[in-house]
Amino acid sequence: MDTNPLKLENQLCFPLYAASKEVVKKYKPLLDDIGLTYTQYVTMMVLWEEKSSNVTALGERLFLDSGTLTPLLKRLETSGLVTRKRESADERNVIISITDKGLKLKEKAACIPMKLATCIDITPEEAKTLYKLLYKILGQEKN
Amino acid sequence: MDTNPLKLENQLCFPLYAASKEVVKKYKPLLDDIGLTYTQYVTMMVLWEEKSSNVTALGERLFLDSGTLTPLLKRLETSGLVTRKRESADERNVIISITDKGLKLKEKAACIPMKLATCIDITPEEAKTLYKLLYKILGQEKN
DNA sequence: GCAAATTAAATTGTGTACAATATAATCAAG
DNA sequence: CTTGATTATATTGTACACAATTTAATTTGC
Repeated sequence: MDTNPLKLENQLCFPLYAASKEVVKKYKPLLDDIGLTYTQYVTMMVLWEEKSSNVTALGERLFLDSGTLTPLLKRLETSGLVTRKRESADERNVIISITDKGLKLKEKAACIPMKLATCIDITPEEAKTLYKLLYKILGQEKN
Repeated sequence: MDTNPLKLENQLCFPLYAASKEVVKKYKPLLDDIGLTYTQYVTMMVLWEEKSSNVTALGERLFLDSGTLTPLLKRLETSGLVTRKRESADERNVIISITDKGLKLKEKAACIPMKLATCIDITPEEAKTLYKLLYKILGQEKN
């Protein structure tokens, strides 16, 4: 095998970048049905779990900064899925809370993970190996 | 382990999406030195290898469409790294060719893969496993 | 108690990403 | 040879993504 380090096929980062985009693309038709983008979907996933959070905590969880989250959260607010309110105890914090409509959306989203799994052609063991390696890269070692 | 399929930590796609972004972020300071974005860098990588190509072929290689590539290639043209010219035999094709300046940039980029490898904390075997799994997801089985 | 440092969001600017559409060139069927 | 389909690129519109900066609120040192 060619070992030229500047060849696209010899890069590890490139298939990571490409696979990420390709998988997100597979979500698109499923997410269109519930009116979310992929980034909005993962944001809602945190809120389905946490019910409420401030912007920084959301960003740490999602690896996103306020420049991405602020407009995204405004769009989710416009859709009626979340509310945004300054915390009275510390006015620097904006508390994002899920609404009833947002909670209800979880039911419509329930089928998505399984539907998606069927379009990714890897075995459960491979998925687990991949999962661990990706979290290792993220520096968060999961099991 | 919690098996709720809508929990962020139980998703395979999320660490893929997050790790891709985090690794691209690690490239930033290295690529800033040579004045390229990550997407421009991988595009140049194809051109360092192929010398010239049309937009569609570049897009297939990079998993990008004309909506992304057209403005990106115009910026590379403005930087003097590539030229864009309609093919006379078939005016539908725009031939992207690397310039001398573009070729020269390869020398300055030569150190990047090694520098980057030192910031990703995985073993060579893990990297190989990851590489194969990612190309499996991309549907292109590599060795 | 108050100036300096820190923290949290928002804003600005640049650059992807991609769906959908438009435009133009070429090809194919008859 | 011409109409209809196909192909290649460009354009438009929406939504990230993030660095850098700004604004405002809070905390910390002295």
